[in-house]
Amino acid sequence: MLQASADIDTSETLTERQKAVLDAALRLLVEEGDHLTMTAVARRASCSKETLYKWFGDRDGLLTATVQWQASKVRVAPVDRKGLDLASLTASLERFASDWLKVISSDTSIALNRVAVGHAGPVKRKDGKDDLGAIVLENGRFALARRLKPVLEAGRQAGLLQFSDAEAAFRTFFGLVARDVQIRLLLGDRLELTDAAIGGDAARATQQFLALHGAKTGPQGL
Amino acid sequence: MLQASADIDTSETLTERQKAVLDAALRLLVEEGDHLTMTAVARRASCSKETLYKWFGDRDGLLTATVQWQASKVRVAPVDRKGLDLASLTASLERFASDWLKVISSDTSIALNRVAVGHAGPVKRKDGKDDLGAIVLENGRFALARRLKPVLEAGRQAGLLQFSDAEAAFRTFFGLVARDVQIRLLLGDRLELTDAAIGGDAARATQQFLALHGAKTGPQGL
DNA sequence: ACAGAACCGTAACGTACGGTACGCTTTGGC
DNA sequence: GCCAAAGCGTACCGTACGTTACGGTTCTGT
Repeated sequence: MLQASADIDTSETLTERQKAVLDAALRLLVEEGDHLTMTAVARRASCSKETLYKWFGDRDGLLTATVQWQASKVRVAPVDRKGLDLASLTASLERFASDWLKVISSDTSIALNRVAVGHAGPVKRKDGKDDLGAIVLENGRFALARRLKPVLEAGRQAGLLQFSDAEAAFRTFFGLVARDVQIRLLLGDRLELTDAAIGGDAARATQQFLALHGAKTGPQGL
Repeated sequence: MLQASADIDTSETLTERQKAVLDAALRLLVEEGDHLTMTAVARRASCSKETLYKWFGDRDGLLTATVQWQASKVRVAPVDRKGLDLASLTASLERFASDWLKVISSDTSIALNRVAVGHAGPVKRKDGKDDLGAIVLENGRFALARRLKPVLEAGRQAGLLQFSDAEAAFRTFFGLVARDVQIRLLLGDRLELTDAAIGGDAARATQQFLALHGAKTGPQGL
């Protein structure tokens, strides 16, 4: 159990073949959940189990590599910070909301979050082994915060937003956008999220956020 | 695999002994997560595995019974619908928020949600077997909605609240209260929630909700 | 008091799966 | 063209655990 963990710098030390294998694992994860077996991955990827072990160390290593691989594919472009007015700020927020809803309702995200949650239990983490929960959190909720906060700050600088704590403001936005969607999906609730519904939710969440933290007409939340 | 499933009417067909066994299973679930083994439950509960199988059918039956047993213990008293003014409505909402935050941050809830999420995957549900995710959802998020909506409706009747769709209003409240807390906890993020912090969050969420849906001074959300 | 049911503790069985070993084929450098 | 490295496919091993079986003990009804 060694080489595959470039730990901090996520990926790109991966062969094309290795990426293909991880894609196979990812597909299998979506189809079968944590039920995923080494033999199944090997068969699906048309590689030998020995190779899997040589590349990823053990089952956990494969899972970790898979999650990181998917994470590395998600990197979205940062928002352009041009002339900021209410319209563009609103558009940006709606964009974030809509993107986030699409992510958390995707099969892949659901599958990944499921395994990560399953592995986050009070199990004895061997050494300081990077656990899946932390990775998912880092590339999900925290990555979103890192990308959104600058926008919020810019909005405040431009006198469009009002808040004392960017983190708190972000969490409010997060709550308004996600609401009960993620937990319901993770618990297996069928929840049809059409593009139209997502667009509507994004707009609603954005309006609510502006109502709470907008500079004009704003009642001071918190 | 048969008798233990009273399916719709949750519990109370349970022996004291059986409740004790389920409590043991519950404790073990909190300690070990889904790693839970039949042998471990039998040993912890000082009963034989044969008895476990006779009572609960199989491992899934035991898990289901455990989740239902815990759910049956949570039943909270409905709020008194006396003279409703802004103060008492605010107090009720804060109470709900605070209770909910306490629930979702409790070890028991986290453990239960973890197993339920783990079992909610694309696994072939045998027959129409009640799955854990549905049970948790039903006794968690949906139970909360059932208890909160009458309060919201009463608030609207009293002219204190303003909304067109009680379900949507509930979900907004839910989002403002829970934000990223549950997913972070499920993913293993250490997140200290002191009573003070919970109280503060409950008050903040309530104020934000009132800002969005309060009748006076209210900017129209949605 | 006694028969039978319920139950405890433990041993035994079967299987699924993580991990390893090995023989054969392909590939890339010389 | 040759050889070693990399990789495929498969067989194999050990173990953990769900499930069943069974002998002994306690409880219950008559």
